[in-house]
Amino acid sequence: MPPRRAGTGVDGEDRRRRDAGRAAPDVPDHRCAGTTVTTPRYELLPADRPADDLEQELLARWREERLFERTLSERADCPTFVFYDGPPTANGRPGIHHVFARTVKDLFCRHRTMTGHLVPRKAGWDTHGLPVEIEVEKALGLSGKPDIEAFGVEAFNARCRESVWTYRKEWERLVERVANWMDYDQPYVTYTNDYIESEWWALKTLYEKGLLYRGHKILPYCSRCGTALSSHEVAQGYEDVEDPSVYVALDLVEADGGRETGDASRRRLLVWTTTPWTLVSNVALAVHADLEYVELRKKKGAEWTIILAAARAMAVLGDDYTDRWDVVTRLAGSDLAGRRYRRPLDWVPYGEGTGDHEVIVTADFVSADDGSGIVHMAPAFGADDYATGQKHGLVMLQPVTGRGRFHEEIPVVGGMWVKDADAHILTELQSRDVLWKAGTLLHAYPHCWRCKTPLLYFARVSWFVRTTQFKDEMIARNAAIDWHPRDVGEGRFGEWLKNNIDWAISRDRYWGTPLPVWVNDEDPTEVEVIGSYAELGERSGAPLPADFDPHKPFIDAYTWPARSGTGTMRRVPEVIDAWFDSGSMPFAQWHYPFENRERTAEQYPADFIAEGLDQTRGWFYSLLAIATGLGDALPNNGRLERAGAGGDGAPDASATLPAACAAPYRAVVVNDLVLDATGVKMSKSRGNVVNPWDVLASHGADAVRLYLVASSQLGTPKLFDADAIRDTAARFLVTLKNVYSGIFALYANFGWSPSASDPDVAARPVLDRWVLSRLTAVEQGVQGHLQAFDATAAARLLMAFVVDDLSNWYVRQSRARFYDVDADENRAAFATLHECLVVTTRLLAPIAPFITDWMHRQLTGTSVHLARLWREGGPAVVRDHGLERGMAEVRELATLGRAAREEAGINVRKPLARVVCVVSAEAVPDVEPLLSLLQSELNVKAVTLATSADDLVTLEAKPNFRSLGKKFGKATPLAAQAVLALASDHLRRFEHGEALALSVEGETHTLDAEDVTILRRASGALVVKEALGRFAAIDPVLTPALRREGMAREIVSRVQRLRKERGLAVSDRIELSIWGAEEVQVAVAEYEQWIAGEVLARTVTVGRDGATGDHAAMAVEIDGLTVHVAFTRDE
RNA sequence: GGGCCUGUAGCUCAGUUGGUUAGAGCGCACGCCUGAUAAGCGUGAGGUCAGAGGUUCAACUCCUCUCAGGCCCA
Repeated sequence: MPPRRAGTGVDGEDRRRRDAGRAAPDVPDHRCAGTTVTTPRYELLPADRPADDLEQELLARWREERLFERTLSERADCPTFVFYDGPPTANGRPGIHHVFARTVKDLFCRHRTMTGHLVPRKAGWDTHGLPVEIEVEKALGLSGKPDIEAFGVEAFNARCRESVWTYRKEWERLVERVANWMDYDQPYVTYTNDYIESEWWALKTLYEKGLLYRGHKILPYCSRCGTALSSHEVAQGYEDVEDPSVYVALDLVEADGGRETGDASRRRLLVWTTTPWTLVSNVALAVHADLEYVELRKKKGAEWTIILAAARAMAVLGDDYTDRWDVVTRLAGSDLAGRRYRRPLDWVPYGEGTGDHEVIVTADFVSADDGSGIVHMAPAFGADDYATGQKHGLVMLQPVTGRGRFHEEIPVVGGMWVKDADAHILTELQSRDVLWKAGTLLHAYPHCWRCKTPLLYFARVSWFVRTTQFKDEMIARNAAIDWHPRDVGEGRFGEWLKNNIDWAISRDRYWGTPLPVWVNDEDPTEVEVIGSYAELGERSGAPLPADFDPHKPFIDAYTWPARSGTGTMRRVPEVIDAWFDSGSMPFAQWHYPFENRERTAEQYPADFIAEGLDQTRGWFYSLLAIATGLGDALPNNGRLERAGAGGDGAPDASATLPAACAAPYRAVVVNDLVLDATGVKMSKSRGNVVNPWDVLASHGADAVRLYLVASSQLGTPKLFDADAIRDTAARFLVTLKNVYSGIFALYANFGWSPSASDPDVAARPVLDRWVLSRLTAVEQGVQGHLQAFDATAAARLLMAFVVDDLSNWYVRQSRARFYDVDADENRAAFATLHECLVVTTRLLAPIAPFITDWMHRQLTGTSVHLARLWREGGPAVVRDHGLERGMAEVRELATLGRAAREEAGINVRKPLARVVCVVSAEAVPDVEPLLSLLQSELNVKAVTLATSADDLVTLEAKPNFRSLGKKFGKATPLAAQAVLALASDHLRRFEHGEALALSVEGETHTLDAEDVTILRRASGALVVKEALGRFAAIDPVLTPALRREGMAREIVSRVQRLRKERGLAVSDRIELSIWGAEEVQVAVAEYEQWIAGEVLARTVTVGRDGATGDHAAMAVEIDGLTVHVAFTRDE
């Protein structure tokens, strides 16, 4: 016999009567303190308590208990799960996007802790670099390097060192507030001496491997500030400006250097540029080998010819150019290669033996998209130009100073700022008869974000890591990384690696790790790279002072006589890219190899890192590049090898060696940007920046974290809508709290606690066994998702379970069992719900660590963060798939039944005689045992499951395209039609095993069970709702008896509502009078006792005469009948 | 200009190896419940799956192109 449930009308009568007898004094009413007779063991959580308040309480508790430390110390002997914290720059206020990134880091670390791992989490601070310098420049009112030099590098760097900590307190406060557990007591800090020394070791190691070299790099350069700009700064400074758009016509010359003889044979190459000043430095022209070029002669007035890309003729010469020009020849770019021409301006001498010049070369970057298809090359002033110069051995002419002015000795433009020289150069070109056409062009050009000066692309001396040499190995190592999302690694990062260029690591700045390279001031080829402070002391001839500071300017004072005998070794002025700092953290955080060799080996490589998408070319790259470059100089970091080579019996020769040898991080979770609610990037100027503190104060960190994780995949741009937090994550948490507080704790406090007298799971009602089976499924699912770094799927699965399965089905169906604590069915309910809540809080704890900890402590007395994710001895319940399937069917049927009632216009309060349901034949055994649930849910007297034998049912066939497709191929649609046309009898026989063959277009195939889904359809006068092969048909006929029962329930409902309106406590007793039409009075009389029990009436009087008092009276309309209700409170 | 990603209901998102009534939550409409109550529940209406071609018996799903948006480069 199924357990009794609330809301089953007369079914629940005796239970309710019993309740009525005992409930009143015992119902805990926390709003009326006087009535509390039991000391609650399970604390309730007031619905109106702000999340912020609860979370603050827990934060204080965690601090007091040193809970984070305990999660580590209690796992000291467990296998280690290695996590690296990508260091944030403390030099900036933390925003909501940091909350996002921190949540991702934190939740997986918490999860792995709960699965039994030791997860050390050393925090890091990124402390060097241009952003810091800029901040300090602003604070000091300085602008540009000259200002800094005047201010003094020592003082400047001292300010930088302080500045880094400007926001440290706020950072640490926020990190704590969002429950990002990270060891901030002993963080790694990139400016410390130990950290820098490890980097020196790495740089020297690279140097010894031939991977560190000096070269040139074209950099965007601000001539006013005297500094190169990072790509990030450049991106900030694009502005639309008018620049010159100039075509020059340069003479093709014979190999002997003379112009081809006579005007008639004068041939001119059309060349386009937007930077006329660079023509001073022109040394070559570039064409594309495969592009078609044309040589044209003017029909009238000129003997000479011009040459340009065929595809550009129209754009350069006009749409009607063929009216005025004749094509003399067509030639490929390769035909021009190697030919000589005369440069436009001859102001800068070449010097002896410095390289080729005034030559036409081929290059792939030349296109017919703009210009003339012939590109002017000035290797000192463009990245393409420079690369081409390197490739073809071209001379480099650099007549411009660091301040962006031509050297004084240059004719005409000497001393001028280059952009100002443009006009003078045009005049000069005109007078030399090489100017073809001059105009202007509006385009986006980068400017210094600081002073708005147009940037110049300058060749600068730079130090490089020769990453191109181990590019393939980086690609191989990358392939071993478990990327989330996958395509960031394969696409964005993989593509970028394929196009890898050497890493320019030097920076012409002040606040950074000094490049430990000393060069002979008389012979630049004599180079020493210092790899430790001991070595520096030894080379400089004296031990380093106790307060040694490796930063500028102090480090530059260390010099020594060159080994070669002449000259002095002096350090190069540069510091290094701050990305090299952060990418060195796997070893530098432990001061490897000078200390902690074992520790470093234990902590390398990382099992997991997580950062924002912007780190693709940042930290993700610097970690990989440095680790790959260092190779076996790092522990567990041998070169990538093929397994099976010498291995014993490795089955797959193509498999790689253990991931320990592969990449510095095994798995990486990448989160995308946080945008505002409308999908627009947050920026101060738009005023749409979300202040994390506001959001946390109003919703709490749990809700914010859960929202960030659950609202969309981590790797897609996050539209942050603070209002949506309330509607999604916060609402979910309210439901969870309600289930705990409003059901479990409230009633368990009457005397239930877990004990041996709780029935075994097998002895519990079917609903309990169902929800526990679901719980197991969810437990496995969430664990699987988190293990696979899919937090969004985990969160959604868990949320769906709590809302749909636990709250909306299990609790709703089981409510009445919580109103008492003694009987087995009650104990079973409490034990089941307790189990569900305990497991749920554990599964949710990594994402929402506050409320889950609070609840878990109430439920078990221990912190959830010290718990194992899995229940002791594994899940207590083996899944019952049949039960889960059956319940799913029943819930579908309930939906259909409710819809049928809705359609018939009969509310659920009115009992109906019967509902006839149909499910697929396979589902029948699973559904049958659960029909009584349906009976109560739909408030019907009987539920029958129709079988095919019933007259009520006809069979229809639904084709399964997937399997039919295999048999019938092209004829599938026809076969499907034939299946649809199969008659009911036919199908009935087929169901009983009779063979069924289908002939379509001459092809005959025997149908298998999988080819056809047999649907049952109702016939007759019932109100039917159906979906996907199920249906529920209700019998809408209300017999007088059913009407009377319905009336009784309606009356109870109205009285309850009235009680509430009049402010009665749920435990108040009343004396009730009801009168109205004959039918009403008959119904009341019949159900008098039941009504009395439901509404806690000591007396029920039928008829107006007995109406007592006027405490409450109302007339209501029920089914077209007027019913009068009056009651007084019984004092 | 190049690379990568995204485009499904008013909004936020699911959608398995291609298989025929494309799902959920929110919002909306209507209704229920009143022993989770500054809560809870149900039913319903909403979709040319950005667009156009192609492959296929069959395309939200695979291919090509176009459009729109995002990010990173140049």
